[in-house]
Amino acid sequence: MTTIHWFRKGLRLHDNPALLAAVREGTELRPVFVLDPWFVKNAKVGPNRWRFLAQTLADLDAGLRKLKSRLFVVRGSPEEVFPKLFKTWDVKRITWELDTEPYARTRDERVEKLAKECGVEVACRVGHTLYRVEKIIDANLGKTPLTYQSLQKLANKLGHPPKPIGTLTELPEPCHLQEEAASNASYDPPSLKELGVKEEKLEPCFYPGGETEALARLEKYMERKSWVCKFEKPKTSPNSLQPSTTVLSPYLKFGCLSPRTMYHQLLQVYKGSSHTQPPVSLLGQLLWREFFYTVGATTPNFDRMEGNPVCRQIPWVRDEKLMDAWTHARTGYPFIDAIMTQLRKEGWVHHLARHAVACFLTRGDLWQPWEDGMKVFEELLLDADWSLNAGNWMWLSASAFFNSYFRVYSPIAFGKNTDKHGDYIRKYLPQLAKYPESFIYEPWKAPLGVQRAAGCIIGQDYPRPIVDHSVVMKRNLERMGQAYRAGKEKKASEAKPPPKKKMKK
DNA sequence: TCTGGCGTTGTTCCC
DNA sequence: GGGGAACAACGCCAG
Repeated sequence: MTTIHWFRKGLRLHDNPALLAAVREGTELRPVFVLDPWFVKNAKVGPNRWRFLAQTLADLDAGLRKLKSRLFVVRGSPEEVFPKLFKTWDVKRITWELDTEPYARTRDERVEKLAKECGVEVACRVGHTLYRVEKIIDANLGKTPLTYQSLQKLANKLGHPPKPIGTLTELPEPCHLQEEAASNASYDPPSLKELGVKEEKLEPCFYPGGETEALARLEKYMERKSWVCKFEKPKTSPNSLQPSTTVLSPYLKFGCLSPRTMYHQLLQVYKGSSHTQPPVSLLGQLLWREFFYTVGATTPNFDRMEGNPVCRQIPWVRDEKLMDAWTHARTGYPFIDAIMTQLRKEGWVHHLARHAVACFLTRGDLWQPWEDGMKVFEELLLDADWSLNAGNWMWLSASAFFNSYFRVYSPIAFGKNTDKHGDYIRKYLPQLAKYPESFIYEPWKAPLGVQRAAGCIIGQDYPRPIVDHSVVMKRNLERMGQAYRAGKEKKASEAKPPPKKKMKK
């Protein structure tokens, strides 16, 4: 008799309630990850994230082997794979961690149905969010909280999230695998080649995937107690040469790190010391994640403008050339292009850098739909997380959550706050490295002599700006104003439906 | 029903 | 360089 634990996110051995639920005396355990070749071929996932996944699966397999088990990476779609596994392995039970994304929910419903047809019991546990989403909604009387403050209040009402359960350090004897299953190479974690990644084209790896790395990274930051206690997100730099924040986001996205583990470690560090508070504190960052997960889980069409009840309808105008220039770091604004270059190379950029490029693409300058920008992030970010990505793009495009659309990030001035000399630009756009400080953010203003001396002619070696920020920003502010007014009118007309005849009291 | 305060992270100009 | 006001003025929410 066998139990399968199906890994999807939650790729870890620590604080993994669903995995623990699969471990039982007298039952064999088969830890499974399903790799769908169709998805590998067709999904828009950049090489950096494939590499991260490959490293994560290898680490998970190694961790399980220390427990005399292994990871079974099974090739196929879940619907194809499981009915076969249920039969050949004599499976009586399957466990997985609850996933709140619509795509995953549909998938899980289908697999649950198949399991029932095969007489296999299904057990789900919450491990990816601090709270079970339904608990938050219930505490809010059935409504989705739409502001951070309301989420925070609800979290306070619920109390601290459950403490993490420990790390799985040993498995009962019957869970140990037989030699034959352990050595079957057809279930080995995928190579980069299998994932369609051309190794020779990969950039250096700064953020290796896996639980081991995640816990080491967490520990490294938690040791810096004073830094943790003083952490204020808005005061960290978007353009430092080394990340000014923890870069734990990719590990949280894949579940290499449990948010509850991080939460309770933060409480330990805070204990007895004065410390910053949400929303700006490190713990506050986990609540932001929780906020977007909650809204994303309960809002229809959350990753689209149309049919999305929380998203303002704005008449963006698609322009392939503008979109392409932004995507491939050719806008002619060095701060923007440097960020897009770092994103493509390293798979991570600072949150405020994301703000700058997202604002630039949408309401600030290029007037492109936020959905298109979201898709580029989805491809390139190691931490691309469905709810957070969509939520933040709506935020930055002033489509939802954030409404002060007149606060526009300047592609010239914003970066100077934390990097006057432009070292960040020089690092990621080396063609501009020799520009004097006075022109590094606006190289097109440099006299030709200066351009020649710097060895980079604008319009030839680096593009001219594709738009004039001060001009398009003013036009876009007007467009935003119009869209807001139109939205308000529509709301008002919906609030006052065609007068039903009512008797006055 | 109305109002004032507030919202994780704006810019520019002036003193 | 630090601080404050103007810019033009949003939606949410508590009272």
